[in-house]
Amino acid sequence: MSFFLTTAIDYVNNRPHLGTAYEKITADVIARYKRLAGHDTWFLMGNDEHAQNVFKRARELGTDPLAYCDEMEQVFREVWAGLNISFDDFIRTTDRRRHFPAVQRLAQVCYDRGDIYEGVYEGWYCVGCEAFKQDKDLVEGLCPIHRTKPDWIKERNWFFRLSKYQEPLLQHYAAHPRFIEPEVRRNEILRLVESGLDDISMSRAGQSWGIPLPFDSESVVYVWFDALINYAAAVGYGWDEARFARQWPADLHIIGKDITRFHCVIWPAMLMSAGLPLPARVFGHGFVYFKGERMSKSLGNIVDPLDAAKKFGPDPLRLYLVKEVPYGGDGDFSWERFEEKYNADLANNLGNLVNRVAAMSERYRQGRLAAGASGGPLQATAAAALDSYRHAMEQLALHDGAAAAYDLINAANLYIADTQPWALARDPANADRLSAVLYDTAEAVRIAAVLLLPVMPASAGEILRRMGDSRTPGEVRLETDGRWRTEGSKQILNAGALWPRLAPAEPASAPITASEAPRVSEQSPEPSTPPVAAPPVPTAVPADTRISIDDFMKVDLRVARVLEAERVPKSKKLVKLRVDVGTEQRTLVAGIAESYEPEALVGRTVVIVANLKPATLMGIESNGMVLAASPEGGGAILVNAEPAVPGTRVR
RNA sequence: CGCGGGGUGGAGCAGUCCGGUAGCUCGUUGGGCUCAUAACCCAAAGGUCGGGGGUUCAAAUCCCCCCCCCGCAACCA
Repeated sequence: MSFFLTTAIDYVNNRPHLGTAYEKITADVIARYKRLAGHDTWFLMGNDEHAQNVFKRARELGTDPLAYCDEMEQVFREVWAGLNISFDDFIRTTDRRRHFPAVQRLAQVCYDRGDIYEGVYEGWYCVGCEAFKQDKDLVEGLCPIHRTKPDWIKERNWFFRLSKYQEPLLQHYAAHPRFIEPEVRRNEILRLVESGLDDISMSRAGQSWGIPLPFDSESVVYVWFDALINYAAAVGYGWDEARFARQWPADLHIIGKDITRFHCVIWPAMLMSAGLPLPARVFGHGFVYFKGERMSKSLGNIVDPLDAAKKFGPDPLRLYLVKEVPYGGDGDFSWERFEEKYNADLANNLGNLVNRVAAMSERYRQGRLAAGASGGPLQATAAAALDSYRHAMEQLALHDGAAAAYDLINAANLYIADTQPWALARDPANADRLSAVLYDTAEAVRIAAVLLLPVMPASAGEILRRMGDSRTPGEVRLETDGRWRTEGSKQILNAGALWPRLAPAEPASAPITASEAPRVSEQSPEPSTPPVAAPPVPTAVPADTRISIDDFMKVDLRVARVLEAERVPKSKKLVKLRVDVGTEQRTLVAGIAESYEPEALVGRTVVIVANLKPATLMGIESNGMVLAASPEGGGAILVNAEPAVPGTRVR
């Protein structure tokens, strides 16, 4: 039985962060589980490269877009290798051998079916913004940002007849209840589709970065349409029909919850249009937050997954993400929490268990253990753990799967406490009993390791080795190796701590940082990570945009005193201010509500731009702008003009 | 009423769909054990399950109202 799963392909604007890694890790766990369960598994990942951003970034760097993508591919592969992601194939949307023909083929087929038609997109286009503007975006008919009149332009565009597939999609959802998971996502999509679907533009005119439409060489395929097709492209669509017939449809698309719409509505509609079978299942996982906050560049809280992998090897991170986050929901990461779980789950629990079993086996039996007829209570526990593990993993409840393995681990620790092998060892009359206890415990540990292979491939493999199984993890099969062995013998290896316990956190002021010296546990394969050629993000070097003193003098900066301040209802950042500018009072709106309480603003002396054209924000007319330092992602800091008198010119 | 997620012992969470002793991990306290990485095992303390109302023999769970937090969208003139 074969199993074909995919992850979303990634934008190559930045190197992957923890959230991206989360998706690949969980997908990898599923892939490894499927292999363990004996499925012929094909695990696909890749990069999404035809975004305009990529083109722009490459130009900023003064490099060729394709060369830039090549570099980024290496960056991504580096990270995936460091996390031990076992993908079988990696596709790029700039792949001319596989992806181009697939996209062109699919576009052509949809076109031939009459599902792609030419339309004209008309609208206000601001050259400065390089974007279309809605009427509601305009202030007095001008672009609010550039204060220029946008052009009314018509762009020829190709549309995909998505609306036609509303009914077929709903029927498909009804016929395949598990098509969208988890249930929250399914409900969202159902509501969305029930409320009606609009046709969508699937081409861009006048661009070179992209795949040309087969029926209009002037246009390229819009990046989202292009990207989705990677799944089919990778397995032969458009370039190896025999292979495609063999491998398609995909059994599972693993994606982030933000792109369920594309995968559950648009992609299936495209496939229906092309007369192709639909994937069996789409799973929208949640996000991993950092201490409750969204990871973002501007907040500066991006966690590089390799930082964790460099310190401890990839497995502790993998276990954390799988076991601590119910799959499908959102999760949270912090270094404190991560180290806490490392100590609890790995050092104290599993690692220590392996150690005590190995130490006793060595001391009392020279490491040689033979199977007894009955496995005692642990045998039943192991069987139960295997059952619930299987059930959980088939449901993609990865966290429950990990928990099942830990049930067995806990039971083994408890069993040792109950049977007290060290006491049995004191009396030769108990020799048989001692042998049985040791064997049973080792056998429980072995089975737990089998269950953990998908989550912690390297570590679980090492535990198997210590428990006397010298095969490579790839040879292990759940069906046979997950079962209790009632015959044979094993040679246990006592080889020291797998995961040395971490010292309690240093007194407050020393947070663990990425730059701290690596503390790699000895068995972890050190993912040697040379400084990859991660293209640095250059803060655009300003060309010579200097202005003359006359230009500057056009700006009328004045000292003003805040008389009243109140929050603009329903807004997050806006404060409505009444200010005294010497000669008059006026109302203006400032985007500083996140940094200043309105009450704290009253009485302050600030600097404003006094001769700015009025603008309407959330229904309030603003006559001027308050000057404030605006750090990236941080709170605004008002420019203080104390003790100047309101009305004073600033220059 | 913009969309969505959430509020459960000190911390982090499960349980909510399919009402019926409130569970897990960490932490705290006391005890046990000594094979083991100051690990392991046992016990205890600690909760008006955000608030109010309703349905019910019975509500964390179902219904209604309200409050608070977090994402997204809009607003940084």
